[in-house]
This record gives sequence, C-alpha cells and structure tokens, in this order.
Amino acid sequence: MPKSEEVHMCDMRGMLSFTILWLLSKRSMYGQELATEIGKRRGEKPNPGTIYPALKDLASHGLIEARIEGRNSVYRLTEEGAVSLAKSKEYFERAFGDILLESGFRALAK
Amino acid sequence: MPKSEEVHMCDMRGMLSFTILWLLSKRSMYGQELATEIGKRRGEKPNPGTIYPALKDLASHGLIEARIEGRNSVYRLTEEGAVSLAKSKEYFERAFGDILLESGFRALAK
DNA sequence: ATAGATATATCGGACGCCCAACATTTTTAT
DNA sequence: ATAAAAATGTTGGGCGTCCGATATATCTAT
Repeated sequence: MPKSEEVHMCDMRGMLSFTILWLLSKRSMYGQELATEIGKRRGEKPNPGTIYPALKDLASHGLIEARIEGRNSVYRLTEEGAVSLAKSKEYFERAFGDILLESGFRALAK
Repeated sequence: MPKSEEVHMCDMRGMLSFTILWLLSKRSMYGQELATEIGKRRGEKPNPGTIYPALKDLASHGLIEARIEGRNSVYRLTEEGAVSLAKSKEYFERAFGDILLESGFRALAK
C-alpha cells in the first residue's frame, strides 16, 4: 500500500500477493494448488505459514473469495481483485519490463 | 537469502536490491541517481531512508562498492555482484516471465 | 561569506514475505 | 476402525522494503 490509497498492491513488496492474484485470474484454485503453482515458478514451494496468511489477507481486502469444498478452500478472484491485478500489472511492467526483456529472454518473447 | 546459501537475493523480497544491481550493471551511479532511475520505473522516487540502507546492505555483502567523489558516493557492481545479478535474473525470469509476456506487453517484445 | 540546494545518512515504526514448528480437520487406504 | 495422507491454519522470529523525520556535509549561487 503506497500512498496512493485505493491500490492494495504493489510496491516492491507484494510480489507474492501479485502472483496469487495472477494465478487466480487464470483459474480458481485452493491453497495447496496455488502453493504448487508458485513453487514451479520459484523453485521451492512456499510453506503453509507463507501462503495461508497471504490468502487470508487478500480475502480480508476483498480481492479474493473462498468457497469451501470438502477439505479444500477454493479461491476465486473478485471484481475488485481483477481491478487490483490490472493496476499491479501496469506497475510491474513499467518497473521491470526492460529488465526482463534483455538478453536471452527476448527470444522467448517473439 | 533463501536456504540456498550463497545467493544473497532473491525471493519475492529483494526486488529493490535486484533493481539496484541491474541499474549498476548498466553504469556506475551515486545514490540519488539510482533513486531517480528507480523513480522512473516505480512512479515515485524512493526516500533516502529506503535507498541508503539498501546500498549499505549490498555493499556489506560485497555486491557493490563505493568510491567517494566530492559529495557523491559512486557505486559500482563488483564481480560478486554480477554473479548474484545473473542468478537473480534467472530466478526472476522463471518466476515472472509468463506474467510479463501476456497481453499488451508482448507487442513491446518484438 | 552566507544561503540555498544537493547528497548522504540514520532512526523508528509499519508491513509483506519467509520459514520451521506445531496443531487440527478431513479424506483415503488398509 | 485405524492409520496415513492431504489440506488448512497459527505462532514466533527474522529480514527487506518503505516512509517521514531529522541531521550533517558539501557544492553553488549570490
């Protein structure tokens, strides 16, 4: 939460929450699914103590919503979450786009 | 500093330090130059209380080095810093590449 | 020489991420 | 029924980022 109020994310903190919102924009998932997906990107699966508080926080801000399904809490992106994600993506692209674009990565972007 | 020791960065924290290393890989700069450059990417220039501790920390880990020039401390990337940056870039590309690649951003990557 | 601008630096408090450890509940296998 | 596995959740401590406030030193005008 920078000074520009309404946007819950992101400064250079908030990358986990950003990733969660992005993943949920692809499809609804429950906690461990999310953790596994993040693990693929990071190399290591985040611990329960990392993922669940983040989900709780995002839900408390109305950016995601849970629906219980047996032993799973399946999360979906809310309208508000989609707006937040769009803004965060803008920020993210401006802040890191050129870093990502250089060198070997350019090839993948063809 | 994840569990994989030797790498000082990055998890999903460390984006500021990552950006600093990357900027210094382009050219040596002093603190306020770095802050201005980061400000272009972020929208707002980080405060002294953000930038200087980060520089101090990076220097204490041997990733950057200062040389005093009048009223400026000009920082340059060390060998060790270049190695750290390369690893961080790998991590970063794997963790966020596909997020950056989608939508409007793909056009810029031609 | 003095004033203002620029750069460096530290402090305190807040917050998001991170892990290891521990605890509980629910499903699945035996 | 009982054990194992899977998923959720909390706690405690540490770290990196972040800001606003405060302070000091150094250049640059006047």
